[in-house]
Amino acid sequence: MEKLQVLRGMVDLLPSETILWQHIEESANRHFKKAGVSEIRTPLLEATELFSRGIGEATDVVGKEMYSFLDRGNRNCTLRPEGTASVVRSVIQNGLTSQGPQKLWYSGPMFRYERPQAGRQRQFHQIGLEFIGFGSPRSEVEAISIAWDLLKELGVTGLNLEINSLGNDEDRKTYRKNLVAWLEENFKSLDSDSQTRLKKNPLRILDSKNPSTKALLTNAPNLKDFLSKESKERFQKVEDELTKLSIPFEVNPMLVRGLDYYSHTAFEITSSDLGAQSTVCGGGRYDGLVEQLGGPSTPAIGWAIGMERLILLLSRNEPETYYSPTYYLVNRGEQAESFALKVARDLRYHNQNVELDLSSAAFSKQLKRADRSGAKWAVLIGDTEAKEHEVILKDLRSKKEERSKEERLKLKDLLKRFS
RNA sequence: GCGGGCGUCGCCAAGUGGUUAAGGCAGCGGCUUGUGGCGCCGCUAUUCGGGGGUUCGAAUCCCCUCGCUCGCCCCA
Repeated sequence: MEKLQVLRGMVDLLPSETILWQHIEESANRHFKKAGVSEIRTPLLEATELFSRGIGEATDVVGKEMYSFLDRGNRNCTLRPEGTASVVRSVIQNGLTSQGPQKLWYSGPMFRYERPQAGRQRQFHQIGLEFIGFGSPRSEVEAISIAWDLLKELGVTGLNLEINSLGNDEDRKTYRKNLVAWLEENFKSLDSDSQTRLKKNPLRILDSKNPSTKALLTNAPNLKDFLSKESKERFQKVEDELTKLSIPFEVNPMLVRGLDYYSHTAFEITSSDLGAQSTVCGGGRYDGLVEQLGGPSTPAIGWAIGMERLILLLSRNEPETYYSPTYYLVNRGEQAESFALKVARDLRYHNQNVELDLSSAAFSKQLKRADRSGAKWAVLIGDTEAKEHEVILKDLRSKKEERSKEERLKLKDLLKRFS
């Protein structure tokens, strides 16, 4: 039989890795609580239409990256490729919009059928924030600062924040017309990828990594010059407030995000330590989405952090930490093994971390394992001790030169230490 | 979807056409029927991702395929 293995682009998280994952999840949880942001959990599976309508039919995500299938009732289903559409759907469906503005966060797996590479998997995880019902530039700054501080708190260094204004729909429409006209004049000088994009999604050409196209674009019409007065003022406000908070940023006029629903402020937090997929956090304003998905006209802003990319950054700085029990129960002999089950449980009732050796191996073997487990104490139990309801407590941290401290005591006396 | 690199034990690896595929780590057993950190001894790949071919002979050469990886694309 062929070896069974995970599907392409999917990964197992092993015990040595889940420690870091839990650490990040706990920090995020605490961080959101401090900022008055509540968690929302939505299903991984949604109607395909939610994403085709929400994200945009023309985007690559919808066009060629979704995991879609017909279920047994012939419904067209899709494993969510991102979180925002689901959250908005849920907010509308459950009438949260009529309960005032919502500050929400979520975390969990997303699915995109892409070729895997560094920082890109088919199942990946995002932690995301959505402010729904908030239209002020201050809400953008608040959203950005929550992301920035979370990453800082986690100890990520070498981050760059880039922001840009995409303006309102009108601004963008006018700009698009002008840009396309200019690009068509310069069609021959574009690389072939950009030539195809010209029809599909011309704004994305601004993001091109092709050096000659990049050079060419320095002369292209600038989105900034097409922003309305209101759009400009709003963006200026964002810049001012970020500056007051001492959050360093850079305005990148070429920053255009790939999902159709973005408007006004868009931003990305990147790290040069990540390779080609350098965005750790990306987001922006999406004022039209709630209405587009059937809700009342509602402004909103959100972002998402890529967990795997964050992990890549963290495992560079942080020493690996493994779970270690406080007590390791060494036990051998019929009565001892039975008694040890009880000792383990009693210690855990007193909130102690206990690993019970289940091997029946020689004492020396078990002690060797106790030592490697990183436990502070070995608790030795043989039949002699079991008969007397006693244990031997041995300090595993004493240095090898000195004789190890060892103490024989009744189980109840050991337990008294914790009450 | 398109390019480049790679694929020998759970992990790290030597081997690049010729009798039994090094070694290290981890694991297991023992030296030590009840006392760790060190040491020593032993065991652990009929097989080199899978399939086909060339050859007297292949882990080593060729073809196909699968997977990993890096980049393009795309995005978190």
